[in-house]
Amino acid sequence: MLSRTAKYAVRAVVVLARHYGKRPVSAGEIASILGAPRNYLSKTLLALTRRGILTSARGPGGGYALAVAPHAISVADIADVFADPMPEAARCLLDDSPCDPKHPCSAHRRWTEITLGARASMRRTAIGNLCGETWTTSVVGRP
Amino acid sequence: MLSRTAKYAVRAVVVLARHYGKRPVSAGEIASILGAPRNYLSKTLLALTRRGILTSARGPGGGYALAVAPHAISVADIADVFADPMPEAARCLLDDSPCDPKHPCSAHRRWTEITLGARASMRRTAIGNLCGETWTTSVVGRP
DNA sequence: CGCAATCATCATATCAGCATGCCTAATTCG
DNA sequence: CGAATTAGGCATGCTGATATGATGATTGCG
Repeated sequence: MLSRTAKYAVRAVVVLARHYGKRPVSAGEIASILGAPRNYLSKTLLALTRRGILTSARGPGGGYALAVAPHAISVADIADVFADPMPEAARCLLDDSPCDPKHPCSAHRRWTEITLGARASMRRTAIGNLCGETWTTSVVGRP
Repeated sequence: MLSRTAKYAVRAVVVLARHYGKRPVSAGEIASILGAPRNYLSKTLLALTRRGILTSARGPGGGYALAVAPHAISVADIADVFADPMPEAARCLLDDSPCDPKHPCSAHRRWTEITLGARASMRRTAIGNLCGETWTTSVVGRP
C-alpha cells in the first residue's frame, strides 16, 4: 500500500504535527521517537522539505517543522513524494504499458476504480486526522 | 498495490479464464502470451495450483486450467497467495506492531478504512469481470 | 571569531523481489 | 518401452529499496 519510506514520512509528519507551533524538531529527535534509522530518515525529510511540506532550519535549535497546518496536508500529498514518476493508475492490471483511452484493456474500468478509490481515501485523510488531536476545529478547547 | 508476481498471477488467471472449458494451457504458452519469464511464472502457477485456484495436468497436451468458474475467483483470492503472512491491515500506519484493539493508535480507524476498503474492492472484483467476456450471465449469447 | 549543533550530501553495504537457467521427476503419446 | 512434453524444484545473478557511515555546509551562540 505504502512503501516503508512513505510510512516513515507519514509518521515523521505526524510527530511534527504534534509539535506544530512550537520549536523545530531535529532529525535525530524524530528518528529516536520513531525508532527509524537517522540518516535514512534524513533523506525523506529532505524530500518533504523540497516538496514544500516541511521547512528546515540549520544550526543549533534548528530542525524541521510543518510548512502548513496539519489539516492542510493529506496522506496522499506525502505518498506522492515517494511514488513512482509514472502513476500506478496509468499502468493497468493486464498490461504494463498505459492503456489507450480509446481501447482500454478489459480490466481497465474495474482496476482504476480500485486504485483511484484508495488514492481518493488517502487524499481525503489529513495528517490532522491521524494525530489524535482536534486540529480540524480548534487547538485549545476540547470538551 | 500488487506485487509484480501477483500481477503476473492475475494475468495468467485471466488467460486461463478465456480458455475456460477448453483444453489446458501450458506454462510456456501463458508465458509467451503475457511476455513474462517462463520459469518465474511457473513458480506462481505452482502456488496457485497448491492453493486450489488452478488444476494442473502433466504430459503432452497438459497444462493449467481454472479449478472453478471465472466468476468464482476474486482478485483478492489471488493477491492473498502472494501476500505477507502478516496481513497489511494488522500493521498500522503509525506503528509496525499490531495495534491493541483496546488502545489503537490515533490513525487506526482512518487507516483501516483505507486498507480494508481497497481489499474489499479486490474481493468484490471477480476474474470474470476482468476478461472482457460476460461470464457472469451467459457464455454464449451476447447481443 | 571559534565551536557546537544541525541540515544536506555522498558513498557504500545490506536485503528482498525479480529474473534466468538448468536439472529431475512425472506423465502421456506413438 | 522410449521419446516427447511438462510440472516441480534448485542455484545463481540482477536490480531497486532500505539502511549505515562518513563528510561538507550553514547557522546560532558564547
